[in-house]
Amino acid sequence: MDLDERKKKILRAIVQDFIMTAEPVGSRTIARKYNFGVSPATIRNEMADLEEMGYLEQPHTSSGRIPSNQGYRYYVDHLMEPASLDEAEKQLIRVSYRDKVKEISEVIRNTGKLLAQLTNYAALVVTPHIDRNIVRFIQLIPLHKGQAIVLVVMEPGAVYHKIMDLPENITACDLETISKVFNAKIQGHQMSEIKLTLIREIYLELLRYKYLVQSIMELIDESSDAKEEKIYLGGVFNMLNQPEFHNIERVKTLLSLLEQEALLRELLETGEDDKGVTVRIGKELKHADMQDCSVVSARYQLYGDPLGTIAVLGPTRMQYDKVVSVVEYLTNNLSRILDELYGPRSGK
Amino acid sequence: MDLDERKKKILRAIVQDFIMTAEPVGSRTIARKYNFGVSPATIRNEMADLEEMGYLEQPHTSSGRIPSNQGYRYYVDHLMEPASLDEAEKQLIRVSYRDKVKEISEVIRNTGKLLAQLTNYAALVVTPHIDRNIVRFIQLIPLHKGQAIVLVVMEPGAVYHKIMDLPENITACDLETISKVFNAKIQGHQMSEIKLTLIREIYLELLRYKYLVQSIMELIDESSDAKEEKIYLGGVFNMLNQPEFHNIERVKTLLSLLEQEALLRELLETGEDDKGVTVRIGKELKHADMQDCSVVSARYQLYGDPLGTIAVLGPTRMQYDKVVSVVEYLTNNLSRILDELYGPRSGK
DNA sequence: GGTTAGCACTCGTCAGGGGAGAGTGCTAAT
DNA sequence: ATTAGCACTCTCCCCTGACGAGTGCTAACC
Repeated sequence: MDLDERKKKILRAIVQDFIMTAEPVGSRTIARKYNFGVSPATIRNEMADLEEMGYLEQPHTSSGRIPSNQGYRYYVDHLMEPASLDEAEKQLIRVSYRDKVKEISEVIRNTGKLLAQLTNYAALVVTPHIDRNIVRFIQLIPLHKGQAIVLVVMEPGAVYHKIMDLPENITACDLETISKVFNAKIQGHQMSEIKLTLIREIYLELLRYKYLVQSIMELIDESSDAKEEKIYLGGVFNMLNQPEFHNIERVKTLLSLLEQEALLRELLETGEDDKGVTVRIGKELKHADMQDCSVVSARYQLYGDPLGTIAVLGPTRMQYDKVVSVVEYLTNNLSRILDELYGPRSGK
Repeated sequence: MDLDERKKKILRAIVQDFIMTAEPVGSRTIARKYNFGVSPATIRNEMADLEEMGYLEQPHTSSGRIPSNQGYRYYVDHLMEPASLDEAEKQLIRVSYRDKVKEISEVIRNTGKLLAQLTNYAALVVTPHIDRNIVRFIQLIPLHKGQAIVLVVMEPGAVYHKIMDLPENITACDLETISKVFNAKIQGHQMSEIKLTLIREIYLELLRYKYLVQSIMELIDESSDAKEEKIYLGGVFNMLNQPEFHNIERVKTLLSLLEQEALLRELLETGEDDKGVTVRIGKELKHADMQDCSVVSARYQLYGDPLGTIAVLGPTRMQYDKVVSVVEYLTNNLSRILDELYGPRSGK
């Protein structure tokens, strides 16, 4: 399992070269470009060894080698040095968070954009499952005769609103009452609890407004649905620049996969809830149509609790060093920003 | 300029066949498939005439003909019969609007989705320029110590919110006051006016809260920016199914074009503000990289006033009969729904 | 024993050539 | 005016052969 120093160097050179050029790498190239002090023949012998050990593959006899899944894995685990972000990139990140508003959806979207932009691959960001979320605040605002806005604020700073119709005989004062009852009952509780027990109590207190209560609960439900769907997915077009996606059929199957919410969630489940950055390569992703893709993901946190995941999806021939650095940096950055925004106030 | 009956029939057959198959159409095919009572040779003569008159083109000597821009134009103007929607499609439309909420952005997005889904091309929907919009309502809602939500409701039913920080010494009561002043001054005025004169008055009345006023104005500004950007663009992937977009380079140039807001707006400017459906074909779009595309667009209205535009973008080889019908149907449908939602209440 | 030069071999790519097929235009007959 | 026949054109596809990149093996070298 362990490789001697020269084999490591050669494997690293092959992986890096293949990542750059997307062409199978030959012994001559390696010997020349990375000037080892040895001849191509020697490299060839080493490459044959590496292939036998499972780190390299040959698309056909007599073409160069390309890294196998195992080769990439070894590279990621032992060989690569994270390529830390340069000052311009850090600057870009700072600037793009600076003027952002306080709402979590904005922050998420912004992070996704940055992720795609900095890596040139596809970016995914998810917020956590709503059931663990807490309702912070509910308010009914009279709008016009016959209409009102329901405003729901969730704990990590998400705001939802909806316009609803009112029965004829409701006054602004009634709305105020309803808001109060709702807040008293709901505030600070998790979504899952609300659905089970609280709703009955509220019904009792607000029998008069049966219809309204129903509507409000609907919005809350919708918020959770909406939120579940809120996977940011961006930078898919970046994939078109990768030579492995130069035929339309491949692109179409990938796109249709990415349209499936469920699959995206699956992609992001790191299994273990590791801290730190997780890299899954090719077959490790299980899904048959993704064998030529890799995912680099990490969880971001709010005051130490894992809140959601950010991830980059690209071809297995991915710039791991760069991507891992970016994901790591953005995760930390995101956690820090969320702490600043919501941490101190969000109780406990 | 006028064509005799047989030429019309032949032109129609060629256009329809080419739209179906994407292959140049030969005289034999026409004679056989569309059983005219005449031989291919006759058709050939007619086709030669049509080519001379500018309705057809030959990719190279001795291949079939394809319609020219002018050919499509004649087809759209004189030959095609609109393919009215079948019951299943109407049903789909009804269902997808039924449970939709009252907010305009939802309605827009829904319409865009439907448009893409029904036509299998790319769909665009724009809302009108914000400057003509009217602020209906503003409210500050205290959220926590130190934070508040600003809620802005625009006239055609769009709602925006933003969380903002408060100075230490502001009370819920202060917020109420500010809301009142804002509403008194702003309600019912157009955005453009607000920016010029009202802001000064408000400043005077609310000197104490200078910082807050600024933040609120910012949100309003942002709303307008956000709204300007709010061009719904969907179904772009449908394009990948069209043979004319089977090479990646073409797709990439198209995508990069569609990323440019300005260009999209230009695409949707119908020049004349016609009622009804406008079709622009190939070169009529002006833009060099869109010579092989067509746009079918129409304005939707709120109580008779044009409010925004919906459009379908596809290859020149587009199913015009179908698309025109869908655009027409959805425009009317959309106008009707908007009237129901906002019409009766929206002043006047 | 590790390293290297040399050499035969394999395989993919690319340009060139030829045949098949589709479609045309023209001419002459109907 | 219509049609059949025919020569012509052009694309597409397949086959071929040359080329180049890269390999594996063997024998020589340090």
